[in-house]
Amino acid sequence: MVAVTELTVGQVATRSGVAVSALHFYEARGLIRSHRTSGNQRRYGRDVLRRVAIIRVAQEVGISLAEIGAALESLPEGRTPTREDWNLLSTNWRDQLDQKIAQLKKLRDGLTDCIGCGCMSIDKCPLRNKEDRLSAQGPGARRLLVAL
Amino acid sequence: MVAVTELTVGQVATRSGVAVSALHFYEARGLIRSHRTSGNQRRYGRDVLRRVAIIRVAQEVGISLAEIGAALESLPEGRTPTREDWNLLSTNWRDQLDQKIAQLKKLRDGLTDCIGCGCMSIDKCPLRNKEDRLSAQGPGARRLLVAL
DNA sequence: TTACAAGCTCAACCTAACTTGAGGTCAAGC
DNA sequence: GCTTGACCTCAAGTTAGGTTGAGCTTGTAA
Repeated sequence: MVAVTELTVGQVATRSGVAVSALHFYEARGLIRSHRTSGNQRRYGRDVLRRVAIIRVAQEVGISLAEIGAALESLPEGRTPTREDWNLLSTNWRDQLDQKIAQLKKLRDGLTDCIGCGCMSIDKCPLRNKEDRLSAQGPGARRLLVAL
Repeated sequence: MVAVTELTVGQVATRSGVAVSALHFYEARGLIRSHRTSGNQRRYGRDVLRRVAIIRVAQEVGISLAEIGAALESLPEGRTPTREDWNLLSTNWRDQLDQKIAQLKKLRDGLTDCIGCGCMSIDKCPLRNKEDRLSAQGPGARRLLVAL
């Protein structure tokens, strides 16, 4: 039934592999939440573990805390996320994740292609040509990496 | 506007979409190289465009400049990279890129799975369980994200 | 031959994402 | 009730990855 085993910040740190100071930091940024005991100590619901897991994995692939926070905002404040809540978050991120995956593959396969083409022929390298094509779109324009 | 072969720092900036200051920075870090004119101005070979392209894409997916620099070190100093040179770089990165791709898919599909499982059953969530499993491997152990 | 955009160096500054440290509190075992 | 380790807050420090600005030089088009 109940026995909502609440976790201390130290327990969350141990189980998630994230430093206590980082958890404080995430909380200050609004990425995770806690309530306090009468003695002012933090207590976390178990769903914080999933949140932290998502935060770390997303960070590892180059997503900023700000973006992660924005995505996590779709999760509810006062209750355990439901199927619909996660559904929304997943949907919000899907495109971005797909783009990242595509980018990684381009990088990996682009390098492979460079082997194929020998990278001797500057004008034929898929990587470099995209660059030049973009430069033609206007000076100073920041390259849209996703377009690579 | 003369020789097509050599590029000024401004030209590289325009074509790559990277700021001049960033190019200076990359050069200071040894990620790209240039030689100087008699007037002490930088001139770049055209292969710098490919290097910069790789640097930016790699960064975008969360690879640090230090790692990128290490990978680029396999490229030759004094000549245009050959097929074998790129082959080596690609090989060096292949595993890392594959891991990143796998990680992104896990994140994307993990969220999808969470929808499937409703994320109501804490003990069955693939994301969270991995966390706990890792925590069992020892206190304070940094989570190996790749293992997710 | 001069105007001025583009380049150069070097130091200072900036944001993100944390960590460290000082100084003080809380709680569980002996 | 005392000790000890886990917590608390807040400020300052750190690393990565650049940007900005000052002061000076180069190079090119009118």
